[in-house]
Amino acid sequence: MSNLSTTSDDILACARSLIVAGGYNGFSYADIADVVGIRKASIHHHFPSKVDLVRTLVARYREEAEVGMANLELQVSDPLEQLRFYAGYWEACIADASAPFCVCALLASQLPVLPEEVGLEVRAHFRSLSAWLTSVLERGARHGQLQLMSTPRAEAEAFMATVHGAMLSARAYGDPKIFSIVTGPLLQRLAPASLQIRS
Amino acid sequence: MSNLSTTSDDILACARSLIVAGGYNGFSYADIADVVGIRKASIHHHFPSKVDLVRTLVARYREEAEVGMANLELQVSDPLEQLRFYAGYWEACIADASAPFCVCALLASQLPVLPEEVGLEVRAHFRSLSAWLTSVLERGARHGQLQLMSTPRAEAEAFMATVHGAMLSARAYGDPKIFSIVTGPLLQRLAPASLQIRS
DNA sequence: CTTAACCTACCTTCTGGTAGGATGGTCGTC
DNA sequence: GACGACCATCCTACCAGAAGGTAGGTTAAG
Repeated sequence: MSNLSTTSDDILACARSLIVAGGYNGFSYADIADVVGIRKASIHHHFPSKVDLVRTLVARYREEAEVGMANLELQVSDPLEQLRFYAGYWEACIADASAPFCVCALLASQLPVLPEEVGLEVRAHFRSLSAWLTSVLERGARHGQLQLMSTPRAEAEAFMATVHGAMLSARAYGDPKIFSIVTGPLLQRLAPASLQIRS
Repeated sequence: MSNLSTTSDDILACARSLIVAGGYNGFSYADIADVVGIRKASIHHHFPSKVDLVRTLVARYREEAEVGMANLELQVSDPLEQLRFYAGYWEACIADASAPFCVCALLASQLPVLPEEVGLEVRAHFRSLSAWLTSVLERGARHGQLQLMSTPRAEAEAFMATVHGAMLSARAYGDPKIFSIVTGPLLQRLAPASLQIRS
C-alpha cells in the first residue's frame, strides 16, 4: 500500500537522531547523506536549506508530542498515572537508547545560536508541554489525586525541569538508571498522602 | 603588579561565553579572534588545538567550582543556607546574563559528539558536584536541618537535575525568573517541617 | 641570544548550497 | 494504446566561504 518509509522521512529520522546526539551544529548534510545512502545534493531537493530541514523536524516532533499528550488524556484518566506514563516513556527511550534526549530540550540549550525560525518552534514546545503538565497537575490537585506544594504552574515547571535535568544527568553519567533515580521520588512526592512512603 | 588580564585568559573567557551560548561546535577560532582582537593563528600559540583550549577551559571551570564549594563549606555552616547560596549564585548569573548556563551542563548535552578528553572533564564535574550536594544533604538530614524524602544521593541527583533543568527552561522561555520559580519550591521543600509553609 | 607573543600567508577539509542533466513515472490527449 | 508534456527524484560537478591548523617570519623583552 502506502510506502511507509519515504526518503524525506528517512532524512528527517536520521537528522533527528543526529540532533539528539550533538545539536544543530553537530551534524551536516554529508552526515545524513552517508546514513541514508543518498547524495548531499538530493537532500536539498527535499529540504532546500538546513533551516528548512530542522524547522520541519521540530514542527513534526512537536506535533507527535501533542498527539501523545492528547492520547494520554483519552486513555489514562488518573493524573498521577499520566505523569508516570510520561516519565516512563522517557525512561524507556533512554534505556534502549532509541531517543536518549528530547530534541527540543537539546536544541533549547543552544537557543542563542539557533536560527530564529527553529528557536520559535522549540519555545513553542516548551510552552505546550508546560501547559499540559499544568493542566494535569491542576486537575490532580483539585480532585485530591495529587499533592502539590505550590501552584500547579510552578509544579509543572519544576516537573519539566527535573525531567530535562534527569535526561542530562543520565547522559553525563552514561547511566540510564539515573533517570528513574531522579524521576521516581519526583512522582512519589506528588502522590496523595495516603500513598506516601516516608523514611 | 601582576597583569590580571593575560591574552590566554582573555581567550579562555571568550571561549567560555561562546560555549555557554552554543556549545562545542557553536564557535570557532575565528569567533574568538574577532572578540579578543587577535589573529586566528595567535590563538594556536596559546592553545595548539581546539581540544586543548576546551579541555583547559573546562578543567579551570571545574577548579573554580571546587574552590567555590570549599569556600561555601567554610563560610556557611547551615546546609539549607549552602543550597540557597548555590541556587542564588546561579540565579544572579542568569539574571544579569553574565553566565546564563553552566558550561559543563551545556557540554554534557552534547557528550556524544565531544572529544573524549573534554567529555572526561565534563563527567568529572558532574561527579564532584553531585558528591558535594550529597554530603550537604546527608549532613543536613543527620542534624535535622533538612527534610529528605529519599536517600541523600537520590536527593542530590534530583537537586542537581532540577537546577540544570531550570537553567534550560529560563533559556527556553527567555525569562530569568523561571529559574527561581523552579528552585524556590525546591529549597522550600527541603526546609525542616518547622519552617514549612503549606498551602 | 633566546624566547614568548604575535603576525602574514597558506593549506586541507568540510560546510551549506547551486546548476544542470539523467531517469522514470503519471498525466491528458489523440 | 501511443504520444508528448510534465514533474518528482536523484545524480555529477561545482562553488564560495568557513573550519582547524601549519610554516615561517617579525618584534620586543629578559
